[in-house]
Amino acid sequence: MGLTRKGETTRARIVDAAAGLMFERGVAGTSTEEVRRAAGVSSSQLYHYFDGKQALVRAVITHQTDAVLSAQQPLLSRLDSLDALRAWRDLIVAIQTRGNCEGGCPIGTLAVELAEIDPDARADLVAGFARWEGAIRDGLAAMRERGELRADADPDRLALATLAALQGGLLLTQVRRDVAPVATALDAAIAHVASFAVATHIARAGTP
Amino acid sequence: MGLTRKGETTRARIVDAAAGLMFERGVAGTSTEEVRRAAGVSSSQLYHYFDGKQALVRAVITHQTDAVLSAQQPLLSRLDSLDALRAWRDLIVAIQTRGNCEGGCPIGTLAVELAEIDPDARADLVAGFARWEGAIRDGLAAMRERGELRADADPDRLALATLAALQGGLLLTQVRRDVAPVATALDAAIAHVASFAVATHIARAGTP
DNA sequence: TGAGTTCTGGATTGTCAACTCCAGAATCGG
DNA sequence: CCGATTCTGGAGTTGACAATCCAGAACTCA
Repeated sequence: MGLTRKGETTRARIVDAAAGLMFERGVAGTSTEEVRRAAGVSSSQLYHYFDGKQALVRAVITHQTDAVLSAQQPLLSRLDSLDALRAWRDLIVAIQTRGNCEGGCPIGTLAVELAEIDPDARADLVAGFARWEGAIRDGLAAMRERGELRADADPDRLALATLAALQGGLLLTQVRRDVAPVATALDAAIAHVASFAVATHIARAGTP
Repeated sequence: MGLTRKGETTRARIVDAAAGLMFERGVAGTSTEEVRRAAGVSSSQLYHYFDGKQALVRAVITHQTDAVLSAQQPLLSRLDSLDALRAWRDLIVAIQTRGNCEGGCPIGTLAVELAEIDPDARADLVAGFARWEGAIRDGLAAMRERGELRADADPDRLALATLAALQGGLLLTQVRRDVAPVATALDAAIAHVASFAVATHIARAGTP
């Protein structure tokens, strides 16, 4: 049951290769044979470490969730000001630009592809999105606590709307091969958050 | 080359069946054999009307684009007031509720599944989203023309952000099996539009 | 060092999906 | 009504993919 050090690295190599291929060509478009070759392992190894393709997919989900969240650190854990939100937006736009707007969100694409055909995977994805949403909400809650957002600002709703804007923006960016959608969607979401800011020099939401 | 009346209906029956199955189980998860059986046709007919699965998928894309847009008529062609936007939001939420939040957006799911593996399909999907976005933008432009939105409101950006909010909301709604994401995302998008409204009894965006 | 466990290679199997082919039935245009 | 075209049924071919099996190598730990 335990995994030796060598086993650990081989398993990680398989998940790594699978995650990359599935990001590029989708889950259904990636065969175990391709994963096998990309990871440089034999067929039996793949089935030694995973019960089957479905189990491998679930491992890819947790791998990608961790990868996405850690790629946004440390910004993500300190999203507690409008400037921090804007820096986070810039980071995401930069990542998309660097990747030629290909692939979309590693978690979002898995979600769409698996939601209706794999209940266990769907549960994992719900958990992954919850972690993401939670990080955003915590920052907004801190802003409200500190008096930077009005009392009627609801961190839960704002975080959910922001994550939705991000996902939808990434989807359109992927299809159109153009960063404008994510950039615009996140700008709108942040402006919406800013509309709840208390009136200081930071606020941008009032009438002219 | 021409299609007889009978041929037309048979072709439509195939596309209909394919669209339904692909919406439920995804493109990759739907075999031509299943489409064949669901449509009640033989294998040769499928290849008589379409060059192959890829051609069938493209027919499904245009079919679903038309279906989605016409399902939102006549609201969609008259999105030229905040009340109209709210009614449209309510319609979308109602549709999701009725469908148990399953399936997500028929266009969005196709987009994610095909964007990286079928350039022609991607082009069709870009066109489909453009039609949708255009309808939203036209309404917003009309509002600005009529003086209900300030001059600094950009209908293009607002429409893009609204469509992104919708797509992201639908994605999260599909994964979480909960209408809250679409509802909240669209509420936020509409509030953002409202923040550009001229100060009248309609406006909801000022400080308390 | 050596017994027990984990890891690895490669050949193999069964299933299923996409697609083809051909002969006959229905339909259309004149 | 008749020749040409379109439409239909079903058997058949090909290839790919997930999954299995077993023998042997490598590793762990006492």
